[in-house]
Amino acid sequence: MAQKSSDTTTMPRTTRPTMDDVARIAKVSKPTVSRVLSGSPLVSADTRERVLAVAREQGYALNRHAQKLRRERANAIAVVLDFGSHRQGAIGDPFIFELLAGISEALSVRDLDLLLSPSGLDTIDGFVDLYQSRGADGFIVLGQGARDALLQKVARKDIPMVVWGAVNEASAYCAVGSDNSLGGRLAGERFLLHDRRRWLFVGSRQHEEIRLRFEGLQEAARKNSDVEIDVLSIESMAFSAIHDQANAYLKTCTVRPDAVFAFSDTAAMAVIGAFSKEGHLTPRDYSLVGYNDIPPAAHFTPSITTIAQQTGVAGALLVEKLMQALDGSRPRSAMLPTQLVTRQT
Amino acid sequence: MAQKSSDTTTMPRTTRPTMDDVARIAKVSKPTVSRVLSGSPLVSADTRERVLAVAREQGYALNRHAQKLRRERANAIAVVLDFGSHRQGAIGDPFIFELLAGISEALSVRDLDLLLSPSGLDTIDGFVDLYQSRGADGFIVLGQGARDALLQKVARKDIPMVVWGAVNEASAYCAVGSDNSLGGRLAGERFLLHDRRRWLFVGSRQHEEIRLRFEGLQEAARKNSDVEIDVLSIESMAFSAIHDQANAYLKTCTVRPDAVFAFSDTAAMAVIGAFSKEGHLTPRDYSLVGYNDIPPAAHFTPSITTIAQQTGVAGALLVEKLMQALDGSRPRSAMLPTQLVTRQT
DNA sequence: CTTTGTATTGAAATGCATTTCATAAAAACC
DNA sequence: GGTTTTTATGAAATGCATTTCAATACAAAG
Repeated sequence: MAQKSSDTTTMPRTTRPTMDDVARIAKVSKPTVSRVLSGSPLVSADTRERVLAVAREQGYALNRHAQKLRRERANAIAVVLDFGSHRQGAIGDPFIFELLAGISEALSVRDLDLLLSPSGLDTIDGFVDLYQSRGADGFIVLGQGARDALLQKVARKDIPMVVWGAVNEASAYCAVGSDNSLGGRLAGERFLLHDRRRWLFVGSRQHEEIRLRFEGLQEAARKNSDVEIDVLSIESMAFSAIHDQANAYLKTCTVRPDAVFAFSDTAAMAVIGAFSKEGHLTPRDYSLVGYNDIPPAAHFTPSITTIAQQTGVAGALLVEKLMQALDGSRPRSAMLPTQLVTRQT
Repeated sequence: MAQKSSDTTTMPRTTRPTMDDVARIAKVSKPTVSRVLSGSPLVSADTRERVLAVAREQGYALNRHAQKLRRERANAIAVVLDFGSHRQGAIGDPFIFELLAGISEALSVRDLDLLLSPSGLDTIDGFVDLYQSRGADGFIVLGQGARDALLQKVARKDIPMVVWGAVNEASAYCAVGSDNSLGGRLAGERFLLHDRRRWLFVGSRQHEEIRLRFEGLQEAARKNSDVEIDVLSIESMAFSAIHDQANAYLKTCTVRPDAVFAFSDTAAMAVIGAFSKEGHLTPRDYSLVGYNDIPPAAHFTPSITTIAQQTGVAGALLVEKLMQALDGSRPRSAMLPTQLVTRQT
């Protein structure tokens, strides 16, 4: 008698209950349990109740891996982030953080998991493997940085992906980003308004997004033939490195700039600090425009004039585009407007 | 003839190859392929080569869900983060970001996936379900904030978890955090050194970590009976909200504070801005100590005196403790030292 | 030449949920 | 009452890799 299969609830179970157990105890079949749990309308109301009750009292939790295996999708999106360039007292720009928060929320709503910066995504094989092995259904890449070539390859493999960064129609992938060139133009126009002629651009043009800002700045410059633009090319994103570079620049330049356009507010702060040490002050001696409009920018002394991006919608938009890609369509790239926020500098 | 099962490589496959396919083509059994792929030493060198070659040429990628199902572990850690309080132009403190970067790296090294803030973790059931359904092998919670009660419950369910935040020996879970009370004391000692008597503490004592800092401050205050401490209790983490609250405080207080201890550097910046509008300046009129030593703090004008935490090791330590928990042991909580970084304020 | 050990390899069982297809029962229609 | 639909449910096939256990082959030892 005691030999029969463990078909009663009398014994405290040693192993987690499976869907079979729930089915047996609720006196229904496995498919029915499955249907109840995934909210299918194909079950009668009281069967549903019964199953749910049993599931609860048995402390049943379905095995996500079995589910994912069978459904053939991960229900997860990998978000790729270059921590490297955002760490080490670096441009841990609140900006990226907000983007991430927006994405996290948008994915949550759709009940998708967010896999943060899985390893191995520095090669095309890494992407392909993670995708094929069903580790992630799609990718959101934050900032194409210097790895545009890699991303182009990924896109050509038909791996669902959207990228936050420079929007380039020639690109194989869908990008969402701010109108960087407009941002540059807005900065330039402000400089013109203040009659500034010796402009300094601070940032690395290796980054597509930043290059576009520079181009926007140049465009504005063309409106007045007297304007000259110099470039301080940033190598490290570390705050203190930027500070030091800016300081060195000021010491060695022949003519001091009367306008500075920095690729981020954080960088702008570094520049202000570095320049003020040499007695070169904003807004007295030069105009300054930053980028991102991070909260402290408004309260810095002096408060920083900056270019604001629409972080709020960015995350949601990225996710929305990715959903389209998952549905097999080819989402169009999108460009979000930028705005000049005028402050003391 | 064409009826035979698809056992040749002649036809381009329409479906992804499975381990069976690789085994068949390499003329070995499935277990052998499995062993090769997981680096088992139980295979001869040339079998290994052959299998790897076939796997590569077939573009084989093993199905992670099948693997996880069989192995009965997710190989993933959920990192819980309250974006809510770090968003909306809020205290997107670079600090949390650095912590996250450290964790990400430490997990990477151990080949564990990082699940960022999965939804549903605002209830005990959410935790239990994610854990039981094998969505995550363990949890790292960043900042216990106001949800300590929830975390205590989670810990009692024997769910592997470590928390960044206040270290409390009475707690059921393992916590890693800075010595907040020391941080408070250091700030207080600085105030004493500068002969400040009317101190203002800015922060919400709802948060355990912040409450400890306040207690440290009080402790220092006891060394001089003249000292009085007032508290500006922050409700919203939003930068501008803090700014406004600080401004309102200064306008209505009977005696202006000559020392301010803020719960974060970002908050400190908000205070500086708010106070300076009323002509109350640091370091002239009051001493100020912030918290976290975020990069801009050093370059703010004036540069901010602050309490530095050891962000660098924090992430790695959290992960290490969690690994211990996964191995079934009960890791001890750990407290990291804090340091006063003296600057202009 | 037999025994014992070692190195490789495979058959079969296992982990667990979803989906297709078929069937039974109940309801609706003529 | 008989037939067609609709509704509810189950049997069996499927997704795929890992692990245990047994078996074979071959070398070393006695």
